[in-house]
Amino acid sequence: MTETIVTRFAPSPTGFLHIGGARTALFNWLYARGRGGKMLLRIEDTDRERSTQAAIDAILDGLCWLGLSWDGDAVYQFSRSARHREVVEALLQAGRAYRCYASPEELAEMRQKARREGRAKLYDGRWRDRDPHEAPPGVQPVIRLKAPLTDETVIEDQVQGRVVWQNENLDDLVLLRSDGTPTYMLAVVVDDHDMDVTHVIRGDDHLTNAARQAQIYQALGWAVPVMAHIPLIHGPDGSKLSKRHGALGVDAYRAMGYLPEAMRNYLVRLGWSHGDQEIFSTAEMIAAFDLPQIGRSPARFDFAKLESLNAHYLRQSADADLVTELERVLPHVAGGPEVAAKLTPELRAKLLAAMPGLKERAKTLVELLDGARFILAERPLALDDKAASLLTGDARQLLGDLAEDLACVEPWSAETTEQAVRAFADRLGIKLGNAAQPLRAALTGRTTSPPIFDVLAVLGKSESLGRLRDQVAPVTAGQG
RNA sequence: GCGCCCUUCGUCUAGCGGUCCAGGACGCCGCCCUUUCACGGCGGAAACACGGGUUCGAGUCCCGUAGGGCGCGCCA
Repeated sequence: MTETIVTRFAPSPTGFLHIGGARTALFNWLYARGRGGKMLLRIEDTDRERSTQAAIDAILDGLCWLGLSWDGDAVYQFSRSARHREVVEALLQAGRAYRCYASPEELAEMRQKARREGRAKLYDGRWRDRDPHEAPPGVQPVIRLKAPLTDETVIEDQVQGRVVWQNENLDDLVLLRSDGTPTYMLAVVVDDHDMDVTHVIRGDDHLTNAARQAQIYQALGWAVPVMAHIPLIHGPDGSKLSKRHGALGVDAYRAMGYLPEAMRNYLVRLGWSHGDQEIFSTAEMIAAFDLPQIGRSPARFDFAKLESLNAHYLRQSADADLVTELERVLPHVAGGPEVAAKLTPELRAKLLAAMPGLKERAKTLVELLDGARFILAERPLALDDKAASLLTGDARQLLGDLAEDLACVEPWSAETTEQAVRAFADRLGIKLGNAAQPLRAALTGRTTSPPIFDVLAVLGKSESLGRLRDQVAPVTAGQG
């Protein structure tokens, strides 16, 4: 019987679920799901000042949107502080921890001195072996780990390889603050242990923490879980990811019109690869994902590639699903709510009918919505600049004649209207494009759109003829 | 300052000592398709950070240098 794989995602609720956190969650999820294991969720809310319910909600929402489900109830770290204290007490009893009464001033002094002397260790261990009777009166001590002074601490990391620290460079970290609350370093170790976590997959900003945590495990006599520290995501310029670069909450990506499957595909390929494969269904990525194939260097965030992936999944989506998806994002995108308000069943049907031509031209749901504007627009249509300049007097004249031909078309479809327009162009001896472009301008208000005969079909006969006649130049009296 | 990590086309990456005058994808450029814009097809420009080793042979192993990142809290 092999041990069940247990991973966990452990965000601190001090902000939204950003792109790096989303990828960490994805990796944990994939690793567990691919091995019949579990992914747990732990909210690291021990920082009472900065943790908020809004952030918790945003993180949970973000995970749900991305389709990353966790097993069991979320564990709130703060609620476990009694257990954390209990562990520290045991450490104290066992002589693996001690009370330290150093004041903030002393600590600052020590750090300054260490730096000056080029030493890595900042705390000098002055209370490590000191008689507690010498404790200054009225001072609440912190409790520090009695870390090993010699030898080395080693992490066999699944991504970073074997990483070694000399213990002389690691100082005695604080386990319990003077107010009796546990520190993150202690809480993580105790919780991961109590939750039976077998694999810790997290950002490599925690790599140094891993060494200190390993020392805590060691003092407790607990087995260290398998570690995998994945490189951070950087901005396009290689520096830290800033808001301008995409360090946004996943809700922002939803608002920009990205599909969760595209996000997952983009994120999984950021720092991980499987030969030359670029496109992964969820099942495929679950099957293929593993730790050793994760690269060790940070990847830069690239909107262009995300967009192209999104365009791929947009094209691949079923038309009806896209209409549904469009309705779902409407409340979240600019100009969306107004559209949602006037979306009648009739318009919805037109949207569905136009979807094959629409989805091929959009990279995001926002662009998809924009492409669909001509369906939602009301007569008389507003023309954009290019469309307006296309509709010269001659063109309007031509549209009038063409409208007459089209009025006779029955039944009304892409095929029959195409026949009519082609015949019209032939009769006038003009190229099809010379009829099609003014038609497009009149029907959509733009110079680009899905195939014009599809537009005609989607709009229907009366709406199409109405829009055409709106643009026909009125006969001006007294001319000539 | 100290510790740790990283370095293949602009970007994501393949490559696990010879099959690499370095492959794929996005982006870019050109051509084809075409009623527009897309999609699609075809083609092109574009990279092993630098310097030393090891080896018959190095993108692949070792050591330096340079550059970048992360960490160094009674934050997480």
